[in-house]
Amino acid sequence: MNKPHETPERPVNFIRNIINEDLASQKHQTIYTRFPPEPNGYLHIGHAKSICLNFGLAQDYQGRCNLRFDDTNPAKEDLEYVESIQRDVQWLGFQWEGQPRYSSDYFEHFYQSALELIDKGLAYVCFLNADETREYRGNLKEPGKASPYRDTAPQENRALFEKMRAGAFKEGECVLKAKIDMASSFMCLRDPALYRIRFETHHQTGDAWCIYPMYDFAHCISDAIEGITHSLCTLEFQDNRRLYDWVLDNLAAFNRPDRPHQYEFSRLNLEYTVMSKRKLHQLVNERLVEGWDDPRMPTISGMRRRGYTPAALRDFAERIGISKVDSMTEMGILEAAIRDDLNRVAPRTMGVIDPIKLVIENYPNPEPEVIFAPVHPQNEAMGKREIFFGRELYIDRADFLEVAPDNKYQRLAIGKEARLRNAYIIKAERCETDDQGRITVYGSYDAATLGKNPADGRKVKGVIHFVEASRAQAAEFRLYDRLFCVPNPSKEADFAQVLNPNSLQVKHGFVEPALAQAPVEQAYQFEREGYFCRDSRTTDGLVFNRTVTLKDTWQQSV
RNA sequence: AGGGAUGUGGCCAAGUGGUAAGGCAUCUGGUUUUGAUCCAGUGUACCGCAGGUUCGAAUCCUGCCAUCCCUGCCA
Repeated sequence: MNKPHETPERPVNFIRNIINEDLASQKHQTIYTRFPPEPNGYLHIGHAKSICLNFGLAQDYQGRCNLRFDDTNPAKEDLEYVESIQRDVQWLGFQWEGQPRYSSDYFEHFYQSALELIDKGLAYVCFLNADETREYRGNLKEPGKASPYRDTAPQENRALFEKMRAGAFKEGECVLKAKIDMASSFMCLRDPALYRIRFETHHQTGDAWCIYPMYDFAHCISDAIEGITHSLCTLEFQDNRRLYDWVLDNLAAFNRPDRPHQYEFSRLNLEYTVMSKRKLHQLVNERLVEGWDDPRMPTISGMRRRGYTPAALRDFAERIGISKVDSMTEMGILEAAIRDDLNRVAPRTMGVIDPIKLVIENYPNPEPEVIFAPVHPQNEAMGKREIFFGRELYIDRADFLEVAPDNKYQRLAIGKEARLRNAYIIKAERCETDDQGRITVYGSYDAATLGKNPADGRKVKGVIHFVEASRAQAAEFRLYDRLFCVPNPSKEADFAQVLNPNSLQVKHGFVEPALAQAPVEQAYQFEREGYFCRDSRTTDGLVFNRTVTLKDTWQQSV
């Protein structure tokens, strides 16, 4: 038994090493992290990695973690996203400290900080337009040159910046820039913009502001205001760290030894999918998928609808670890995580996805009989369920062949015996195909084999699943596969060209009667087929989404 | 000679001078009324390459190579 505050062993990583050192040296007494999404899209599994990291660290070290919306660009952001993000984080099993924070909560603070830099001669209002600014910046080989506005006196800059705030300038007419180093090898240090003018209604602050801070200015100050100790972000922000440090070092309130520090880890890349928000937006906007929660999407909401569980996603995050290496993670790791969880918790049931009829000609009763089958063969505590067996059954087309191809074939064939899962051993005698191509198999059953092996000692290795026809519930099965047909679609000139045309197959078949009451999102294992859950968007009829197939070592060797 | 990073088995990933953890995948057996699960076993890893320091190097030094990121008034 775990003691109340004992946490499970977690894999070590470089961030934990840093935290351990910071705690040991008393730099910090406790840790404080944050998850800082911009509300401009739905969260995806890459965000889940970051969420598990930030919230997981806070849990393990008994620190705190904020949810903070990085909402400094009203043109791109929307309330729809701030709501979906909160829903997704909580569904993943995490709770932020206090209320959700917003960068926009600190707009006045940012403004005062900008004034402080201006007064110190470290920021100026620049009237170069965007094109000119680009020219003045130089390039990777050549240093930039000073803006003609670079040496404006602080008092004048202060007045100008106040006018910016008051709306005296047009959008794009001027920006506030930091005065750093036009020759720096870090491009982000060549007098970066701190504030731009946008006459845009903000989803939190309305029309209170017409100037909005840039990410690099807002993020570090937000971290410092909240007392964040370890500010974790992805690799592409490594250069920006110099600006993060420059801002905090030059602000009196934040230039202290326990101020936040930024550390970068590599973002998640998953095979056969895309993770960039731009591409995800494109998939949704061009109707290449049903929406953000399409079960083929790598979004949290899509994976949830597909049948992924929070526990599996957390386990996945733990399995892939945290490092600074650019990597491409195989789907197999994700699938192993969801199979592990679902194998443990999913009730077993039978569903026939591509049905053909099987008639048991020697079955004597006109009415089907009831059989009690285990809900989970490895967990008796989950109890028993009622299934039916009778004269007419459905089995899967893939489980029957007129002629067995070889002696390794374990399914049903004419003249061959197989076990019907949870029921009797049967033998196929003959089959008929009608003019519509519908197959009916006729056979017999061995009445002495319910719950036991044949008394004569003959071995029947094959087991196939079935549903009794008169009680069967019609159901739709949505069989999902990878969204793309190449491992790294982002490398393609046009990723839409490599969409997998078979990423969704719809089948109509039958399930056990008890599943008529299946709750939405409840995971089931359709034995021998895979894990499914009832679709949460469908209100009429039974629709099951396939989360993942069972591991199949047989098909691979054929 | 722009700068910032990274290179450990097929894929992730520990390791921070003492002689290469773990997970996923693979393959092989065993159990099994899910060809699942479970159990046991399975890898000669030139630790990017080449030199050097050291009794000893994946770990330290030098040089080289490869890949990723940086020239938004995006984040």
